[in-house]
Amino acid sequence: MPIKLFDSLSREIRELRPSHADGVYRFYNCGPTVYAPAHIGNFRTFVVNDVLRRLLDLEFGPGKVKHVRNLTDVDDKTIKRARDEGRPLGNVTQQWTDKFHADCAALNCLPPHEEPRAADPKYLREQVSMIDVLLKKGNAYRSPDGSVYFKVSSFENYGRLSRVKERELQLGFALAGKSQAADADEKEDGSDFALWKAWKPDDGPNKWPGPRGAAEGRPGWHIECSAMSKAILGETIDLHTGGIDLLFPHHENEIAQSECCNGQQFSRHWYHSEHLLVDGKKMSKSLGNLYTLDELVAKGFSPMALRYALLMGHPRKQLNFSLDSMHAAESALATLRNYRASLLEKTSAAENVFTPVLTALNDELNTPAAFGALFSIVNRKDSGVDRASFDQVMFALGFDLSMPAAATAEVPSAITSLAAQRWAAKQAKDFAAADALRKELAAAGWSMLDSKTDYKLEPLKKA
RNA sequence: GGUGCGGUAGCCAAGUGGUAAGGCCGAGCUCUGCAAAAGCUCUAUCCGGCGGUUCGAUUCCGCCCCGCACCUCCA
Repeated sequence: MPIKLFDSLSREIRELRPSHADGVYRFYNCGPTVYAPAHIGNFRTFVVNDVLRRLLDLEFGPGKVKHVRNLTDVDDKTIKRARDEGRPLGNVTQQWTDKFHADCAALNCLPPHEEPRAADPKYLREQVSMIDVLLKKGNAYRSPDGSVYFKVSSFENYGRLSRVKERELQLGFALAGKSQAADADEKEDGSDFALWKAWKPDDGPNKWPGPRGAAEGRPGWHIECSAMSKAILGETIDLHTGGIDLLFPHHENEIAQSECCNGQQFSRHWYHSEHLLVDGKKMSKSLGNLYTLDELVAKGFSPMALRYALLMGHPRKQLNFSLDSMHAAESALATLRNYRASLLEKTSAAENVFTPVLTALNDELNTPAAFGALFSIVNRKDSGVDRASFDQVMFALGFDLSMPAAATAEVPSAITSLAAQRWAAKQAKDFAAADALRKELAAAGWSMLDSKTDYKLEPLKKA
């Protein structure tokens, strides 16, 4: 069953097919900048890409997919963070790389096959040599301070992806932005962008030998993806993905660099997932309205529920996140856990009843439709459903139902002892005392869940 | 100002030219000493507004209203 995905460049829905002779599907996903914990908006993109990765594995076979996701570990933000904290850059980026990995694992995201870092000496060299080629070919120029810029006017296809020309930036809007100013004097044209940034005192010890004739410094942001994608996946890749905000300028710039350098198509397919909104507004570092995974876990939600909540909306539509959606996700997952437990390990069923779920996913990663199909089947309670076929769709969606439903809260000893008293009273059939103790527990914020032989303590659910 | 996207039940959210998937919440029931959990059942004469095309529109077209995003920090 072919996977169909919208292509941001052709603006059509296209089937995913490998183009290389070895049959390996080459897939590059723009990764995080490691200077702080990723927020749940970042994770929407990574979770969506993880579902895509899983579908590719199912479609082409695990050995026939090469998934690369970079780590941006040298840029303005990482350097600023290191400077502010008085720590070496590599120390800061390692800390946040580790945190990112831990969060991804908690969200049950498959690790990419390769995870190149921009500051890796090997890839620094790749970036520099690419800039050298661009200089030689006349697509780039050195500025007075020793930086190197890409000359946008040298690439006639510039703007095809974002259709930036159609947007006709209005004076006053484009130029009012503060970010324009920083290197305006160095550039020949306002739309040119940095390939190499000459060292400045604020950069501290973070500098590397530059391209021919340029000053020591560090790579511009966009060049890392072009260089690492080429080094690992080759000059033409099958798919390049990221959040919608990367469409312009990041991906537009990548295309310009790569195609000018290599003289051939950079990526055959582009896919962008939409933003997660919080309280109806874009969640962003600059607005400060962001949640992290840890914050949700601290509220008693499970990482799996976040994964579910992030998949509740169509990936190409903005999704408004709320704590209500976390509750909904948690409940829905509980239903799936119970359903799985009711299934037989093996049955004689010939057909996979869950095919409609996979069909929905392969149709543009339509996760909400997939959930609809899934619960329709679950609600039918067909007999003879195979656990393995259910597990296959759980794999595709990336739900590990064995992961804990929620963080197990520490039970205070006072509560433990009240509970023990109540259990004893109940065993003695002193129901009045048992009920009184239940009330006491409730007043302290705890609920006691009895079974025949045992009981559990849970924090009371907040309204 | 330009460029996109969207407005479907209390909340979230698919979808289709032929009469509205699914999740959450809520209600009722079963079970349980109670409570919870679990299971069962129910829950939009209607898809922002006004016109048009059509035998028929939530779905196509036009206009209007509202919201969001992007326009070189950003997943």
